[in-house]
Amino acid sequence: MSPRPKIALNMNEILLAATDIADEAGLHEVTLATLAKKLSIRPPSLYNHFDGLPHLRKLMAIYGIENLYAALADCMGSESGDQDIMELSKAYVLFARKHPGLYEATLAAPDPADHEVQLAGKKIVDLALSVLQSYSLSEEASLHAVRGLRSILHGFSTLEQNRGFGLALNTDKSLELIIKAFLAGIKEMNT
Amino acid sequence: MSPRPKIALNMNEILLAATDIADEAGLHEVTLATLAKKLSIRPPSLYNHFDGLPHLRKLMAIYGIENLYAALADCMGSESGDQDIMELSKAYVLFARKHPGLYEATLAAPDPADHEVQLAGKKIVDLALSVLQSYSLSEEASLHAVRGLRSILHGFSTLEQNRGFGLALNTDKSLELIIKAFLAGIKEMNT
DNA sequence: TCCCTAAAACTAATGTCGTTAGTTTTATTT
DNA sequence: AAATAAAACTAACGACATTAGTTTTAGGGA
Repeated sequence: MSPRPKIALNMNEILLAATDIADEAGLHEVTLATLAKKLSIRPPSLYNHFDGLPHLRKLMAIYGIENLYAALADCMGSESGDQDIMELSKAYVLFARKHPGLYEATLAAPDPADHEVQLAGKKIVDLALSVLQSYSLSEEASLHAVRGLRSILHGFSTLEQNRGFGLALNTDKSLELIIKAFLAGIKEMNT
Repeated sequence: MSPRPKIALNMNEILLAATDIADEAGLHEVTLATLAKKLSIRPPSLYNHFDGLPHLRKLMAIYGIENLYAALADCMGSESGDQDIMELSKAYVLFARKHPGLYEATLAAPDPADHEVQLAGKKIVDLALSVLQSYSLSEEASLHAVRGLRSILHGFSTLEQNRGFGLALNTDKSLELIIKAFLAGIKEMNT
């Protein structure tokens, strides 16, 4: 058909570079200027690959959500439901620790209601729902429980990154106790 | 002593204007340009009141934390510990709903480890600790519990603002069930 | 092999923003 | 009324995102 010219950069390389910048210097340091410099091209050239900074932010959000999903889906598969949820929780927080900038991007899409962004997020919700199955909650209670689990994990991750917790206590132990407490409480959630 | 010239603008008016912009258009829309326009002055004049955008962000963070504290301290004083925590939780989420931009500023200080910012946050932690007293947990367990409560409330607030929850379910009910579950679990937290 | 084509790089230019320097206005105190 | 200092201003600079228009480049078809 039509000529297929070289693909010097593909979107994955760009997102990888953007992730590097975000994780090392913060999401706010991901600009067309810094990204172009890291890719050894000039800022306007980036418009051949995506449609401006807001579009890049959306792509980073989806990329981050998908990477988070992969990290969560990986570290699972024990026998008990409790243990699966604990593993999932630790994997979630570990991802945020290893990729602070990319994790931040996860919730920094210019339009959070965007369909593609919502779709990527839905996979994580479904994963969490499947892990909660062993509790045999009602469908409604399960949804509330997933909201609670996500609130804990997102809040914990964000606060940990922002020194919201003092230095006094081990944060790993906090996470473990918090999840245990929530799971204990969940079992009486049905109504 | 020395002359005391007019104070056309004081810091409170500036923070009020900045809060308006943040709540109506998002924290990222709080720029020296938009703020100056709302105050009917030119951007450079703002440097007579604070030391650039990063400094403003820090001042907004402290201002937001103090306002949040006031909102929490207000809506309390029932008899039972459970009910106090529920009231505190609802007040927290309500504040984030009414002041999305200011709430965002709460955790957007340029240096989260800054002493003044930490000091403002400490008051909220202490308030939460005092509410948890009725559970007679060990000191360490109390600190973990406060971390859990803050994680839930911050995560819930952020996710709600970012359409992290679908539209399927009433969010007020979610909050109530989540807090109840966590409180039920907390009571077995001592070791 | 050579040309055609389209992707992807480039330069140049514009407007906005934060920030600095230097100047003028203004209100209060003496 | 004069002196003073806070707080406004204008002018200018550099960094940034973005647009327009141009050149380079590499693969597909003749």
